[in-house]
Amino acid sequence: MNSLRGGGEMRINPSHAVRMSKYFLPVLRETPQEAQTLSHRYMLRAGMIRQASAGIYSWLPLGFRVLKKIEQIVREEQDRAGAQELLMPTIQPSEIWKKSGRYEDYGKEMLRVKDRHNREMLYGPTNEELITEIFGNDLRSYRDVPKILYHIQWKFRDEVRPRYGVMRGREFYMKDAYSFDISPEAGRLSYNKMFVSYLRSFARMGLKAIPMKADAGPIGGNLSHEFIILAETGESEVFCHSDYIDLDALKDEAEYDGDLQPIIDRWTKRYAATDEIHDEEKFHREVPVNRRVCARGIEIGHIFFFGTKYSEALGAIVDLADGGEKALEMGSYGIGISRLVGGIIEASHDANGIIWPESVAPFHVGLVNLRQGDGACDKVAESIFSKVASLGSDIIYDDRTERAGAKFATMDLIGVPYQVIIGPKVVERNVIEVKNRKTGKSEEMSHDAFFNLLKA
RNA sequence: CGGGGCGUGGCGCAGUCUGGUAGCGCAUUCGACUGGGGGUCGAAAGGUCGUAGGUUCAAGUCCUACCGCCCCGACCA
Repeated sequence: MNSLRGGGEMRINPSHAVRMSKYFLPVLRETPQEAQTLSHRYMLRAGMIRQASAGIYSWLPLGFRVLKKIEQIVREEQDRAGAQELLMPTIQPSEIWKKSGRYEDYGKEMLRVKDRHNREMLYGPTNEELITEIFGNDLRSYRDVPKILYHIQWKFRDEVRPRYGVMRGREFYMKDAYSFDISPEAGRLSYNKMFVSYLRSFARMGLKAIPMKADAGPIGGNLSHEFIILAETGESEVFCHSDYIDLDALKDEAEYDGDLQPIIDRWTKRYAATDEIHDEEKFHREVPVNRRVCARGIEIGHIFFFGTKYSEALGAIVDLADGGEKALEMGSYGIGISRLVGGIIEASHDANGIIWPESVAPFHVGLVNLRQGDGACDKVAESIFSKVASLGSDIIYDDRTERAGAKFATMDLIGVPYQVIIGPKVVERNVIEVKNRKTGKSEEMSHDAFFNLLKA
């Protein structure tokens, strides 16, 4: 339940225990007319985000907590795979983009600005140029590679038509990693590390992400996979073997220094493709009728190996042992962090609201005091509140003087995995009632039994 | 960027066709009753009707221009 404890220094809010009466949680009973997509509606109603402009959002406390939890999982799994975190700016100079040729190619999607000296700048839509320049400037030897660097930063693409709330905003939060290797073969090893890291990251978020062969697109290159989660509201059509639905990415501990190819093979041997490169004939040939999955999917990650396109243009060239020199072989690996918040909701909800997987839930426990102001109930609720907080679990305490129905509706909407319900009936018998948001089932237990559950 | 739709208290909407004192539900504030799934009654506060210009004795309503937002398509993490 609290497996994510220990984010340690990256914590943004040291207090994981909040009182709803004091918390900024502007929930909406009705759906704002601007939102059509389910996750967008729930995010607005649950007080997670507010729109500033088309495709640009403010993240309110509840939404911000989820965003940071997802970010932290991605960070831990990138680090585990041996990638190193750095931070590049949002605003970039135009020069490096002119060198790669993408200043023209990117077109109107690139937000261009001029500074006071009339210099052409841009709000970064991605970072291949910048990272390649950084790397190329300071590394000169084949001994300096392999390396994988990543950062987690806001980006901006001036989409013609932003939609689906945070799933396709103009401003979005993204993890992108870049690998540098001496040869295509070595690059493949880096690619595999990121591949496995992605499987683990998404699995930890409670998602069944399926790697699908993808078109590398304008970014160039030939080795590429998209990671797709299935959801009715998905933006593209996908086709795969049903075996993928049952694969468990966390089953085997990844040995990043060892051979990852068997894991990759296991995850790529069956048919899986997005509509862009879907081959109906091959699909029918390789997948039995009863195992064919045709569904809609949301892309939450994309990995590419593209070789020397940017290293040549921007001079990321190193000396070789034999005296020659070589442009580095590169790959880039993205995860849409802000998009994932919407994506997880699309994959996990019911008619009452969001159902957060425990690992990304803004709070693990929602404490509901049905009789706020009643001495006995208040006393029990307060003691549970402070005890849960001291155990390190995130808890939100609904201490408002609302009616039972309103409190349940709010907890269901914001999707807290466990609701602890305190009322006169249970207080009298010195037990508590714990409701599981996902199953809807509730059971009575002693206080200690519940605390032990949290410690487990 | 092509096609469609919508802008009226915080949110959801009516009123626009047919011009004549800006309304309803929810939320908010106060009081009372209530108290395990968004309860009831009473009182109160809150609106330049997206913006600008025009027609008219009179514009939320008619005309023109602009801005913003949403949906379908093309495009994308």
